[in-house]
Amino acid sequence: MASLQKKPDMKERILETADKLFYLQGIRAIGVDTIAAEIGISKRTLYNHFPSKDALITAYLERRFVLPRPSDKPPAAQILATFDSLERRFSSKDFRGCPFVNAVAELGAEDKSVRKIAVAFKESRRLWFRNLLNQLDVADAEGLATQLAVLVDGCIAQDLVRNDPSMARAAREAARVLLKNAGVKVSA
Amino acid sequence: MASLQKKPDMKERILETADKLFYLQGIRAIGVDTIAAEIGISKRTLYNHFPSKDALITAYLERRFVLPRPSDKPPAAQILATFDSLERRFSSKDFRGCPFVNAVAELGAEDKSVRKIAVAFKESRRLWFRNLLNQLDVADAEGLATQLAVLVDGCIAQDLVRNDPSMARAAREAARVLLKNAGVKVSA
DNA sequence: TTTTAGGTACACAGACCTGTGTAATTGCGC
DNA sequence: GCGCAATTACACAGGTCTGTGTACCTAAAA
Repeated sequence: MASLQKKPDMKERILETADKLFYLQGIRAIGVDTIAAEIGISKRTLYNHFPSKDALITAYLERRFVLPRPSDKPPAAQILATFDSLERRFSSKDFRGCPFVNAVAELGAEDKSVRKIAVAFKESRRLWFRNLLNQLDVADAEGLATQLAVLVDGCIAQDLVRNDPSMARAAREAARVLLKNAGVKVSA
Repeated sequence: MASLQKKPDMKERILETADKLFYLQGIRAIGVDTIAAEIGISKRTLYNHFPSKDALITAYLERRFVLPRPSDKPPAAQILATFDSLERRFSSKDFRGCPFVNAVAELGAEDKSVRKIAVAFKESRRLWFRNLLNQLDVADAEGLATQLAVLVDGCIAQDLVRNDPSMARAAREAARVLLKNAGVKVSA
């Protein structure tokens, strides 16, 4: 008989499945029974690893908190590549917007811990932009970083609704103009 | 005794309340009982006006489908005023993002009718921008209108998460640069 | 071999949800 | 006063959800 524990890390398996279902179908739309059934474990096992659905939601979002890995490309290219990467992700049928924005939209403002993670994520990306802009000696790196963050979330929201990956290219073009206007040399 | 029907239009009263609760707390978070109780009517009355919760959700979104009224201000000023208006709305404690984006995030892609309304709304605003840009003889009105629409949804998403009305000003500044770059004379 | 950690099966409590059925009541136009 | 349409109170069916309780099982370590 097959071992009852195919993978050693049951917690990670639960999180993987919760991520897929929460993200694609919505946090409120998915019950813990559904997650357990999808993995083929009992609901009891799930509750042995996470004390509550709320804890699972929090862990799901924390697992989504991934920043771009360091790159040796020039800063301006890294910034524009962000939007190329988004366009690729938009083209996948499994893209359904920003999990943090969606979670705040679904769970409401009263859910403090979820909002806290979402704010941290948004700010960390803004700071990632700001860091690159500082390397480019941009005058108002602070403001421009915010504008780039707005462009990112804007094309994500537009694609979520319209299912139109070209929204990423529109945002990229806007970013290019903003960079040029700030005195940054940009290729295309 | 006070009349049982303070306002003549019960349907509108239901919609008003559904709007408030759906928008502020989420569509899935609010049950029809809650809506009826908030108005002080019986659930039966609600179901006499709307055949199902789905119908109520659709009506809620259709009621939110409001475009800016015509203005005699110059086109460029109208475009920038959009972001000023957003900043004012962000400052209200009752602002909780774009109801269409939130509904798509909550109800998922399988809900065709909701997505259809959301797409129509996004496109109508994009066309509103495009119309103004055409009046300004902008070369690529199509593309620039899309970029402005991205800025709008971007600052809305950012404010939803961060509760920071200044996101609207960041978007406004980006819009100003994009307009200037397209050859439009903009005051401030 | 015995202990032990982790998993399973399954029932269940208690809450909430959408939607319906029904009979009584109310206010308004006629 | 009378009829009518809207509204009410209230129970209920049937479903879902989160979370727990319990007894059993299995595999690997001691």
